[in-house]
Amino acid sequence: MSDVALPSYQRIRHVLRQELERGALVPGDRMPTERELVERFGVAHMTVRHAIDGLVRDGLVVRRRGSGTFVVRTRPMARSATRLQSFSDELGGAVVGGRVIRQQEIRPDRDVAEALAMSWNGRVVELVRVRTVDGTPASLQQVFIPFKFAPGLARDDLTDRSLYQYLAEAGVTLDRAEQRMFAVAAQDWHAELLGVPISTPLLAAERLSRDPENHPVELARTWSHPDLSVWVEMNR
Amino acid sequence: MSDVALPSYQRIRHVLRQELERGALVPGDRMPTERELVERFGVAHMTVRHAIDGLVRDGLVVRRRGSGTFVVRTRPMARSATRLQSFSDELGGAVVGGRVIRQQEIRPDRDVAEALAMSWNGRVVELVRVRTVDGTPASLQQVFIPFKFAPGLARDDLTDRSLYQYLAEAGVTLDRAEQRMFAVAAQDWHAELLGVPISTPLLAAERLSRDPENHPVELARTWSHPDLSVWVEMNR
DNA sequence: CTCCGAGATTGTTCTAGACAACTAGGTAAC
DNA sequence: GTTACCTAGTTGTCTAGAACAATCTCGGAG
Repeated sequence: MSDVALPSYQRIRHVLRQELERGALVPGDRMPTERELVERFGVAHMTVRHAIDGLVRDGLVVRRRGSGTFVVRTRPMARSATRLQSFSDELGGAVVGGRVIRQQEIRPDRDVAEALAMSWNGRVVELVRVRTVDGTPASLQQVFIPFKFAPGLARDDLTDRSLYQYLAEAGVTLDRAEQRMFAVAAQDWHAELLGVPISTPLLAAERLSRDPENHPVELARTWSHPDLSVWVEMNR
Repeated sequence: MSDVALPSYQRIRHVLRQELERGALVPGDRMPTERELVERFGVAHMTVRHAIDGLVRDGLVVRRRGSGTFVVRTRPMARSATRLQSFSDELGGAVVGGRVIRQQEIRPDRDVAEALAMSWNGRVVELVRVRTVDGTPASLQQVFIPFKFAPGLARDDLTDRSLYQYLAEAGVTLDRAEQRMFAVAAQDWHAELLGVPISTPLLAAERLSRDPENHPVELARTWSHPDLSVWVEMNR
Protein backbone atom coordinates (compact mmCIF):
# COMPACT_ATOMS: atom_id res chain seq x y z
CA MET A 1 0.00 0.00 0.00
CA SER A 2 0.90 3.67 0.22
CA ASP A 3 2.00 3.77 -3.39
CA VAL A 4 -0.85 6.01 -4.31
CA ALA A 5 1.11 8.13 -6.77
CA LEU A 6 0.54 11.60 -5.37
CA PRO A 7 0.37 14.38 -7.92
CA SER A 8 3.90 15.63 -8.36
CA TYR A 9 3.20 19.11 -7.06
CA GLN A 10 2.03 17.56 -3.82
CA ARG A 11 5.04 15.29 -3.72
CA ILE A 12 7.37 18.24 -4.21
CA ARG A 13 5.56 20.33 -1.63
CA HIS A 14 5.87 17.48 0.82
CA VAL A 15 9.58 17.07 0.22
CA LEU A 16 10.22 20.78 0.62
CA ARG A 17 8.14 20.96 3.76
CA GLN A 18 10.07 18.10 5.27
CA GLU A 19 13.36 19.78 4.45
CA LEU A 20 12.17 22.88 6.26
CA GLU A 21 11.09 20.93 9.32
CA ARG A 22 14.32 18.98 9.31
CA GLY A 23 16.19 22.24 9.62
CA ALA A 24 18.01 22.08 6.29
CA LEU A 25 16.95 25.70 5.92
CA VAL A 26 16.36 28.19 8.68
CA PRO A 27 14.26 31.36 8.64
CA GLY A 28 15.95 33.99 6.56
CA ASP A 29 17.57 31.50 4.21
CA ARG A 30 16.84 31.57 0.52
CA MET A 31 15.27 28.53 -0.99
CA PRO A 32 16.59 27.03 -4.22
CA THR A 33 15.37 29.05 -7.19
CA GLU A 34 12.34 27.81 -9.02
CA ARG A 35 14.50 26.98 -12.01
CA GLU A 36 16.79 24.87 -9.84
CA LEU A 37 13.82 22.98 -8.45
CA VAL A 38 12.57 22.42 -11.99
CA GLU A 39 15.84 20.67 -12.79
CA ARG A 40 16.06 18.80 -9.51
CA PHE A 41 12.58 17.34 -9.70
CA GLY A 42 12.43 17.10 -13.47
CA VAL A 43 9.08 18.82 -13.80
CA ALA A 44 7.76 21.93 -15.47
CA HIS A 45 8.07 25.38 -14.04
CA MET A 46 4.36 25.73 -13.33
CA THR A 47 4.41 22.52 -11.34
CA VAL A 48 7.12 23.82 -9.06
CA ARG A 49 5.24 27.06 -8.63
CA HIS A 50 2.11 25.15 -7.75
CA ALA A 51 4.06 23.26 -5.11
CA ILE A 52 5.50 26.42 -3.60
CA ASP A 53 2.08 28.09 -3.61
CA GLY A 54 1.07 25.83 -0.76
CA LEU A 55 4.09 26.73 1.32
CA VAL A 56 3.31 30.40 0.75
CA ARG A 57 -0.29 29.94 1.83
CA ASP A 58 0.87 28.28 5.03
CA GLY A 59 3.17 31.19 5.71
CA LEU A 60 6.31 29.07 5.62
CA VAL A 61 8.01 30.99 2.82
CA VAL A 62 7.71 34.34 1.08
CA ARG A 63 8.45 35.07 -2.55
CA ARG A 64 10.40 38.15 -3.52
CA ARG A 65 10.35 38.81 -7.22
CA GLY A 66 13.80 39.30 -8.65
CA SER A 67 15.36 38.05 -5.49
CA GLY A 68 14.20 34.59 -4.50
CA THR A 69 11.95 32.67 -2.17
CA PHE A 70 12.81 32.98 1.48
CA VAL A 71 12.07 30.91 4.51
CA VAL A 72 9.93 32.66 7.09
CA ARG A 73 9.23 29.84 9.45
CA THR A 74 9.95 26.14 9.44
CA ARG A 75 6.80 25.01 11.18
CA PRO A 76 3.25 26.05 10.57
CA MET A 77 2.35 28.87 12.87
CA ALA A 78 1.14 27.96 16.33
CA ARG A 79 -2.23 29.48 16.72
CA SER A 80 -2.48 29.99 20.48
CA ALA A 81 -3.67 33.06 22.26
CA THR A 82 -6.82 33.88 20.38
CA ARG A 83 -7.83 30.34 21.13
CA LEU A 84 -9.46 29.82 24.42
CA GLN A 85 -6.75 27.84 26.09
CA SER A 86 -3.90 28.47 28.37
CA PHE A 87 -0.99 29.85 26.44
CA SER A 88 1.50 27.24 27.36
CA ASP A 89 -0.71 24.42 26.18
CA GLU A 90 0.66 24.67 22.70
CA LEU A 91 4.19 25.73 22.20
CA GLY A 92 5.15 24.32 18.86
CA GLY A 93 6.05 20.82 19.82
CA ALA A 94 8.02 21.54 22.98
CA VAL A 95 7.33 19.33 25.94
CA VAL A 96 4.91 21.14 28.18
CA GLY A 97 4.53 20.07 31.75
CA GLY A 98 3.14 21.41 34.97
CA ARG A 99 3.43 21.15 38.72
CA VAL A 100 0.62 21.98 41.08
CA ILE A 101 1.84 24.23 43.89
CA ARG A 102 -1.42 24.92 45.63
CA GLN A 103 -4.88 23.42 45.33
CA GLN A 104 -7.42 24.42 47.94
CA GLU A 105 -10.86 25.69 48.68
CA ILE A 106 -10.82 29.23 50.06
CA ARG A 107 -12.89 32.35 50.57
CA PRO A 108 -12.16 34.74 47.72
CA ASP A 109 -10.68 38.09 48.47
CA ARG A 110 -12.43 41.18 47.28
CA ASP A 111 -10.87 41.45 43.80
CA VAL A 112 -11.51 37.84 42.96
CA ALA A 113 -15.07 37.88 44.21
CA GLU A 114 -15.89 40.97 42.19
CA ALA A 115 -14.35 39.59 39.02
CA LEU A 116 -16.28 36.35 39.39
CA ALA A 117 -19.44 38.25 40.29
CA MET A 118 -19.98 36.22 43.43
CA SER A 119 -20.52 36.99 47.07
CA TRP A 120 -17.74 37.34 49.60
CA ASN A 121 -19.20 34.49 51.59
CA GLY A 122 -18.93 32.11 48.69
CA ARG A 123 -16.23 29.57 48.11
CA VAL A 124 -13.72 29.31 45.32
CA VAL A 125 -11.12 26.78 44.41
CA GLU A 126 -7.66 28.22 44.05
CA LEU A 127 -5.14 26.48 41.89
CA VAL A 128 -1.53 27.56 41.50
CA ARG A 129 0.59 25.85 38.92
CA VAL A 130 4.05 26.22 37.50
CA ARG A 131 4.01 25.46 33.82
CA THR A 132 7.24 24.10 32.46
CA VAL A 133 8.57 23.93 28.94
CA ASP A 134 11.16 21.26 28.38
CA GLY A 135 11.60 21.05 32.12
CA THR A 136 12.34 24.67 32.96
CA PRO A 137 9.77 26.96 34.56
CA ALA A 138 7.99 29.00 31.94
CA SER A 139 5.04 30.56 33.61
CA LEU A 140 3.11 30.75 36.81
CA GLN A 141 -0.61 30.40 36.82
CA GLN A 142 -3.12 31.18 39.51
CA VAL A 143 -6.67 30.12 38.79
CA PHE A 144 -9.86 30.84 40.71
CA ILE A 145 -13.02 28.91 39.96
CA PRO A 146 -16.28 29.18 41.91
CA PHE A 147 -16.79 26.05 43.95
CA LYS A 148 -20.13 25.26 42.38
CA PHE A 149 -18.59 24.81 38.95
CA ALA A 150 -16.03 22.29 40.09
CA PRO A 151 -16.97 20.65 43.38
CA GLY A 152 -14.24 18.08 43.23
CA LEU A 153 -11.49 20.31 41.94
CA ALA A 154 -10.05 21.03 45.36
CA ARG A 155 -8.91 17.43 45.77
CA ASP A 156 -8.93 15.69 42.39
CA ASP A 157 -5.66 14.92 40.72
CA LEU A 158 -4.83 17.25 37.87
CA THR A 159 -1.48 15.94 36.79
CA ASP A 160 -2.86 13.95 33.93
CA ARG A 161 -5.75 16.09 32.83
CA SER A 162 -5.68 19.68 31.73
CA LEU A 163 -7.90 22.05 33.62
CA TYR A 164 -10.07 22.57 30.57
CA GLN A 165 -10.45 18.88 30.08
CA TYR A 166 -11.51 18.66 33.71
CA LEU A 167 -14.10 21.40 33.30
CA ALA A 168 -15.41 19.84 30.15
CA GLU A 169 -15.91 16.53 31.94
CA ALA A 170 -17.77 18.41 34.65
CA GLY A 171 -20.11 19.77 32.01
CA VAL A 172 -18.76 23.30 32.07
CA THR A 173 -17.94 24.81 28.70
CA LEU A 174 -16.10 28.05 28.17
CA ASP A 175 -17.38 30.31 25.47
CA ARG A 176 -15.26 33.40 25.47
CA ALA A 177 -12.85 35.38 27.57
CA GLU A 178 -11.43 38.80 28.05
CA GLN A 179 -7.81 39.13 28.90
CA ARG A 180 -5.86 42.04 30.27
CA MET A 181 -2.14 42.08 29.84
CA PHE A 182 0.43 44.19 31.54
CA ALA A 183 3.96 44.17 32.85
CA VAL A 184 4.92 43.83 36.47
CA ALA A 185 8.09 43.45 38.49
CA ALA A 186 8.56 39.97 39.89
CA GLN A 187 7.69 39.62 43.56
CA ASP A 188 9.54 37.22 45.81
CA TRP A 189 7.34 34.16 45.26
CA HIS A 190 7.21 34.78 41.49
CA ALA A 191 10.97 35.04 41.44
CA GLU A 192 11.46 31.89 43.44
CA LEU A 193 9.13 29.71 41.41
CA LEU A 194 10.26 31.02 38.04
CA GLY A 195 13.91 31.08 38.93
CA VAL A 196 14.54 34.72 38.13
CA PRO A 197 15.82 37.65 40.19
CA ILE A 198 13.31 39.71 42.14
CA SER A 199 12.06 42.73 40.16
CA THR A 200 12.59 41.06 36.82
CA PRO A 201 9.95 42.36 34.39
CA LEU A 202 7.26 39.73 33.92
CA LEU A 203 4.44 39.58 31.43
CA ALA A 204 1.26 39.33 33.45
CA ALA A 205 -2.17 38.45 32.23
CA GLU A 206 -5.52 38.33 33.92
CA ARG A 207 -8.15 36.41 32.07
CA LEU A 208 -11.82 36.05 32.83
CA SER A 209 -13.60 33.26 31.01
CA ARG A 210 -17.34 32.96 30.74
CA ASP A 211 -19.74 30.19 29.90
CA PRO A 212 -22.32 30.51 27.12
CA GLU A 213 -24.77 32.13 29.57
CA ASN A 214 -22.17 34.81 30.22
CA HIS A 215 -21.50 33.69 33.78
CA PRO A 216 -17.90 34.13 34.88
CA VAL A 217 -16.39 30.70 35.34
CA GLU A 218 -12.69 31.17 35.70
CA LEU A 219 -10.34 33.93 36.71
CA ALA A 220 -6.80 33.15 35.68
CA ARG A 221 -3.70 35.15 36.42
CA THR A 222 -0.54 34.30 34.61
CA TRP A 223 2.99 35.50 35.01
CA SER A 224 5.33 34.54 32.23
CA HIS A 225 9.03 34.06 32.32
CA PRO A 226 10.76 36.90 30.46
CA ASP A 227 12.33 34.46 28.01
CA LEU A 228 8.89 33.29 27.02
CA SER A 229 6.88 35.47 24.74
CA VAL A 230 3.25 35.18 23.94
CA TRP A 231 1.97 35.06 20.41
CA VAL A 232 -1.25 36.56 19.34
CA GLU A 233 -2.67 36.04 15.91
CA MET A 234 -4.92 38.63 14.36
CA ASN A 235 -7.09 38.77 11.29
CA ARG A 236 -8.61 41.58 9.33
CA MET B 1 -5.58 57.24 -14.82
CA SER B 2 -6.42 53.88 -13.25
CA ASP B 3 -5.68 52.07 -16.51
CA VAL B 4 -2.89 50.12 -14.94
CA ALA B 5 -3.43 46.97 -17.00
CA LEU B 6 -4.10 44.39 -14.33
CA PRO B 7 -2.88 40.86 -15.08
CA SER B 8 -5.72 39.13 -16.83
CA TYR B 9 -6.25 36.53 -14.13
CA GLN B 10 -6.86 39.36 -11.70
CA ARG B 11 -9.14 41.10 -14.13
CA ILE B 12 -11.19 37.93 -14.58
CA ARG B 13 -11.30 37.28 -10.86
CA HIS B 14 -12.55 40.80 -10.35
CA VAL B 15 -15.27 40.46 -12.96
CA LEU B 16 -16.46 37.16 -11.51
CA ARG B 17 -16.43 38.50 -7.99
CA GLN B 18 -18.53 41.44 -9.06
CA GLU B 19 -21.02 39.17 -10.75
CA LEU B 20 -21.36 37.22 -7.53
CA GLU B 21 -21.87 40.33 -5.46
CA ARG B 22 -24.36 41.65 -7.96
CA GLY B 23 -26.43 38.56 -7.43
CA ALA B 24 -26.17 37.13 -10.92
CA LEU B 25 -25.55 33.84 -9.17
CA VAL B 26 -26.81 32.74 -5.79
CA PRO B 27 -25.39 30.13 -3.42
CA GLY B 28 -25.98 26.68 -4.81
CA ASP B 29 -25.76 27.75 -8.43
CA ARG B 30 -23.19 26.29 -10.72
CA MET B 31 -20.72 28.71 -12.23
CA PRO B 32 -19.94 28.63 -15.94
CA THR B 33 -17.51 25.85 -16.74
CA GLU B 34 -13.86 26.66 -17.01
CA ARG B 35 -13.97 26.04 -20.75
CA GLU B 36 -16.83 28.48 -21.14
CA LEU B 37 -14.88 31.11 -19.28
CA VAL B 38 -11.86 30.39 -21.45
CA GLU B 39 -13.95 31.23 -24.50
CA ARG B 40 -15.67 34.19 -22.94
CA PHE B 41 -12.48 35.90 -21.80
CA GLY B 42 -10.29 34.64 -24.62
CA VAL B 43 -7.49 33.35 -22.39
CA ALA B 44 -5.87 30.03 -21.66
CA HIS B 45 -7.28 27.39 -19.37
CA MET B 46 -4.63 27.89 -16.72
CA THR B 47 -5.38 31.58 -16.59
CA VAL B 48 -9.03 30.95 -15.84
CA ARG B 49 -8.08 28.43 -13.21
CA HIS B 50 -5.71 30.92 -11.63
CA ALA B 51 -8.55 33.42 -11.48
CA ILE B 52 -10.94 30.96 -9.85
CA ASP B 53 -8.25 29.89 -7.37
CA GLY B 54 -8.67 33.22 -5.65
CA LEU B 55 -12.42 32.83 -5.32
CA VAL B 56 -11.88 29.38 -3.84
CA ARG B 57 -9.37 30.72 -1.33
CA ASP B 58 -11.86 33.34 -0.22
CA GLY B 59 -14.49 30.69 0.25
CA LEU B 60 -16.85 32.13 -2.35
CA VAL B 61 -16.99 29.01 -4.50
CA VAL B 62 -16.07 25.35 -4.26
CA ARG B 63 -14.90 23.08 -7.02
CA ARG B 64 -16.27 19.58 -7.44
CA ARG B 65 -14.20 17.61 -9.85
CA GLY B 66 -16.27 16.07 -12.55
CA SER B 67 -19.24 18.16 -11.66
CA GLY B 68 -18.56 21.87 -11.72
CA THR B 69 -17.76 24.92 -9.65
CA PHE B 70 -20.50 25.97 -7.28
CA VAL B 71 -21.29 29.20 -5.51
CA VAL B 72 -21.09 28.99 -1.73
CA ARG B 73 -21.41 32.58 -0.74
CA THR B 74 -21.58 35.83 -2.62
CA ARG B 75 -19.70 38.00 -0.15
CA PRO B 76 -16.42 37.37 1.56
CA MET B 77 -16.78 36.00 5.05
CA ALA B 78 -16.22 38.35 7.96
CA ARG B 79 -13.10 37.33 9.76
CA SER B 80 -12.97 39.41 12.90
CA ALA B 81 -11.44 37.61 15.92
CA THR B 82 -9.06 40.29 17.06
CA ARG B 83 -9.05 43.51 15.20
CA LEU B 84 -6.10 44.39 13.10
CA GLN B 85 -5.28 47.71 14.59
CA SER B 86 -2.77 49.00 16.99
CA PHE B 87 -4.15 48.43 20.43
CA SER B 88 -3.83 52.02 21.44
CA ASP B 89 -5.99 53.06 18.52
CA GLU B 90 -9.02 51.99 20.41
CA LEU B 91 -9.18 52.88 24.04
CA GLY B 92 -12.81 53.13 24.80
CA GLY B 93 -13.58 56.71 23.99
CA ALA B 94 -10.61 58.39 25.60
CA VAL B 95 -8.95 61.11 23.58
CA VAL B 96 -6.14 59.45 21.75
CA GLY B 97 -3.41 61.59 20.34
CA GLY B 98 0.05 61.15 19.02
CA ARG B 99 3.32 62.95 18.49
CA VAL B 100 5.80 61.89 15.86
CA ILE B 101 9.28 61.69 17.33
CA ARG B 102 11.17 60.33 14.38
CA GLN B 103 10.23 59.83 10.74
CA GLN B 104 13.01 58.89 8.40
CA GLU B 105 14.24 56.55 5.69
CA ILE B 106 16.98 54.26 6.92
CA ARG B 107 18.74 51.00 6.22
CA PRO B 108 17.22 48.30 8.40
CA ASP B 109 19.38 46.57 10.94
CA ARG B 110 19.59 42.82 10.89
CA ASP B 111 16.58 42.02 13.04
CA VAL B 112 14.28 44.33 11.16
CA ALA B 113 15.42 43.15 7.74
CA GLU B 114 14.89 39.54 8.68
CA ALA B 115 11.45 40.13 10.10
CA LEU B 116 10.40 41.99 6.99
CA ALA B 117 12.00 39.35 4.79
CA MET B 118 13.91 41.95 2.87
CA SER B 119 17.49 42.44 1.89
CA TRP B 120 19.94 44.31 4.03
CA ASN B 121 20.53 46.79 1.23
CA GLY B 122 16.88 47.74 1.09
CA ARG B 123 15.34 50.80 2.61
CA VAL B 124 12.72 51.09 5.28
CA VAL B 125 10.84 53.98 6.72
CA GLU B 126 11.13 54.25 10.46
CA LEU B 127 8.42 55.95 12.42
CA VAL B 128 8.54 56.58 16.14
CA ARG B 129 5.49 57.95 17.84
CA VAL B 130 4.37 58.66 21.37
CA ARG B 131 0.72 57.86 21.75
CA THR B 132 -1.05 59.92 24.35
CA VAL B 133 -4.31 59.31 26.15
CA ASP B 134 -5.98 62.40 27.46
CA GLY B 135 -2.70 64.21 27.06
CA THR B 136 -0.38 61.95 29.02
CA PRO B 137 2.06 59.55 27.34
CA ALA B 138 0.55 56.08 27.14
CA SER B 139 2.71 54.12 24.77
CA LEU B 140 5.65 54.33 22.49
CA GLN B 141 5.49 52.93 19.02
CA GLN B 142 8.27 52.21 16.58
CA VAL B 143 7.16 51.17 13.12
CA PHE B 144 9.21 49.88 10.21
CA ILE B 145 7.73 49.70 6.74
CA PRO B 146 9.64 48.76 3.59
CA PHE B 147 10.14 51.86 1.50
CA LYS B 148 8.41 50.42 -1.51
CA PHE B 149 5.11 50.13 0.31
CA ALA B 150 5.08 53.75 1.36
CA PRO B 151 7.37 55.87 -0.78
CA GLY B 152 6.12 59.14 0.63
CA LEU B 153 5.87 58.07 4.23
CA ALA B 154 9.28 59.44 5.18
CA ARG B 155 8.10 63.00 4.67
CA ASP B 156 4.30 63.11 4.55
CA ASP B 157 2.43 64.54 7.44
CA LEU B 158 0.81 61.94 9.65
CA THR B 159 -0.79 64.10 12.29
CA ASP B 160 -4.21 63.96 10.71
CA ARG B 161 -4.22 60.52 9.21
CA SER B 162 -3.68 57.22 10.94
CA LEU B 163 -0.94 55.06 9.60
CA TYR B 164 -3.43 52.46 8.43
CA GLN B 165 -5.44 55.08 6.65
CA TYR B 166 -2.25 56.20 4.96
CA LEU B 167 -1.39 52.68 3.85
CA ALA B 168 -4.92 52.13 2.58
CA GLU B 169 -4.67 55.26 0.47
CA ALA B 170 -1.39 53.97 -0.92
CA GLY B 171 -3.18 50.80 -2.00
CA VAL B 172 -1.64 48.60 0.67
CA THR B 173 -4.08 46.43 2.59
CA LEU B 174 -3.23 44.45 5.67
CA ASP B 175 -4.67 41.00 5.93
CA ARG B 176 -3.40 39.54 9.14
CA ALA B 177 -0.73 39.88 11.75
CA GLU B 178 1.14 37.99 14.39
CA GLN B 179 1.99 39.68 17.61
CA ARG B 180 4.48 38.74 20.25
CA MET B 181 4.12 40.18 23.69
CA PHE B 182 6.61 40.26 26.50
CA ALA B 183 7.82 42.36 29.39
CA VAL B 184 10.97 44.45 29.39
CA ALA B 185 12.65 46.94 31.68
CA ALA B 186 12.39 50.51 30.46
CA GLN B 187 15.55 51.81 28.82
CA ASP B 188 16.54 55.42 29.08
CA TRP B 189 14.72 56.66 26.00
CA HIS B 190 11.62 54.69 26.87
CA ALA B 191 11.68 56.17 30.34
CA GLU B 192 12.15 59.69 29.13
CA LEU B 193 9.38 59.64 26.55
CA LEU B 194 6.90 57.80 28.76
CA GLY B 195 7.74 59.74 31.88
CA VAL B 196 8.60 56.77 34.08
CA PRO B 197 11.73 55.73 35.98
CA ILE B 198 14.34 53.71 34.17
CA SER B 199 13.86 49.94 34.63
CA THR B 200 10.13 50.22 35.12
CA PRO B 201 8.50 47.06 33.75
CA LEU B 202 6.93 47.81 30.39
CA LEU B 203 4.59 45.73 28.31
CA ALA B 204 6.25 45.29 24.97
CA ALA B 205 4.75 43.99 21.77
CA GLU B 206 6.22 43.22 18.39
CA ARG B 207 3.73 42.89 15.62
CA LEU B 208 4.29 41.79 12.04
CA SER B 209 1.50 42.55 9.62
CA ARG B 210 1.18 40.97 6.22
CA ASP B 211 -0.71 41.77 3.05
CA PRO B 212 -3.01 39.25 1.37
CA GLU B 213 -0.05 37.78 -0.52
CA ASN B 214 1.64 37.08 2.78
CA HIS B 215 4.36 39.65 2.30
CA PRO B 216 5.42 41.37 5.50
CA VAL B 217 4.36 44.99 5.32
CA GLU B 218 4.82 46.44 8.75
CA LEU B 219 6.90 45.67 11.79
CA ALA B 220 5.62 47.51 14.82
CA ARG B 221 7.13 47.56 18.27
CA THR B 222 5.13 48.98 21.10
CA TRP B 223 6.03 49.76 24.67
CA SER B 224 3.14 50.52 26.95
CA HIS B 225 3.05 52.61 30.07
CA PRO B 226 2.64 50.39 33.15
CA ASP B 227 -0.60 52.13 34.11
CA LEU B 228 -2.05 51.11 30.80
CA SER B 229 -3.15 47.56 30.33
CA VAL B 230 -3.98 45.88 27.09
CA TRP B 231 -7.19 44.01 26.56
CA VAL B 232 -7.41 41.01 24.38
CA GLU B 233 -10.70 39.43 23.51
CA MET B 234 -10.87 35.75 22.81
CA ASN B 235 -13.47 33.48 21.38
CA ARG B 236 -13.75 29.78 21.32
C1' DC C 1 30.87 58.34 -0.84
C1' DT C 2 26.80 58.48 -3.76
C1' DC C 3 24.52 57.94 -7.96
C1' DC C 4 23.59 55.70 -12.25
C1' DG C 5 23.37 52.15 -15.75
C1' DA C 6 24.08 47.40 -17.85
C1' DG C 7 23.60 42.81 -17.30
C1' DA C 8 22.38 38.75 -14.65
C1' DT C 9 19.10 36.61 -11.66
C1' DT C 10 14.61 35.56 -10.11
C1' DG C 11 9.79 35.43 -9.64
C1' DT C 12 5.23 36.42 -12.66
C1' DT C 13 2.11 35.88 -16.19
C1' DC C 14 0.42 33.41 -20.06
C1' DT C 15 -0.15 30.00 -24.00
C1' DA C 16 -2.16 25.76 -26.29
C1' DG C 17 -2.66 21.81 -25.66
C1' DA C 18 -2.79 16.66 -23.46
C1' DC C 19 -4.25 13.24 -20.32
C1' DA C 20 -6.23 11.80 -15.74
C1' DA C 21 -9.87 11.51 -12.35
C1' DC C 22 -14.38 11.99 -11.37
C1' DT C 23 -19.65 12.73 -11.96
C1' DA C 24 -24.05 12.09 -13.75
C1' DG C 25 -26.94 9.97 -16.59
C1' DG C 26 -28.33 6.60 -19.92
C1' DT C 27 -28.39 1.79 -21.72
C1' DA C 28 -28.01 -3.01 -21.84
C1' DA C 29 -27.68 -7.32 -19.40
C1' DC C 30 -29.21 -9.96 -15.62
C1' DG D 1 -36.15 -3.97 -10.51
C1' DT D 2 -31.21 -4.19 -10.16
C1' DT D 3 -26.77 -4.24 -11.53
C1' DA D 4 -22.96 -3.38 -14.59
C1' DC D 5 -21.12 -0.83 -18.03
C1' DC D 6 -20.50 2.95 -21.17
C1' DT D 7 -20.13 7.82 -22.41
C1' DA D 8 -20.10 12.73 -22.50
C1' DG D 9 -18.94 16.51 -19.70
C1' DT D 10 -16.39 18.57 -15.85
C1' DT D 11 -12.52 19.74 -13.01
C1' DG D 12 -7.49 18.38 -11.85
C1' DT D 13 -2.79 17.82 -13.22
C1' DC D 14 1.06 18.65 -16.12
C1' DT D 15 4.10 20.07 -20.05
C1' DA D 16 7.61 22.96 -22.65
C1' DG D 17 8.23 26.73 -23.53
C1' DA D 18 8.10 32.26 -23.96
C1' DA D 19 7.98 36.98 -22.72
C1' DC D 20 7.84 40.18 -18.91
C1' DA D 21 8.86 42.74 -14.52
C1' DA D 22 11.24 43.51 -10.34
C1' DT D 23 15.45 43.20 -8.02
C1' DC D 24 20.33 42.59 -7.18
C1' DT D 25 25.26 43.05 -8.35
C1' DC D 26 28.92 45.35 -9.83
C1' DG D 27 31.56 48.64 -12.14
C1' DG D 28 32.27 53.31 -13.53
C1' DA D 29 31.33 58.34 -13.34
C1' DG D 30 30.89 62.22 -10.66
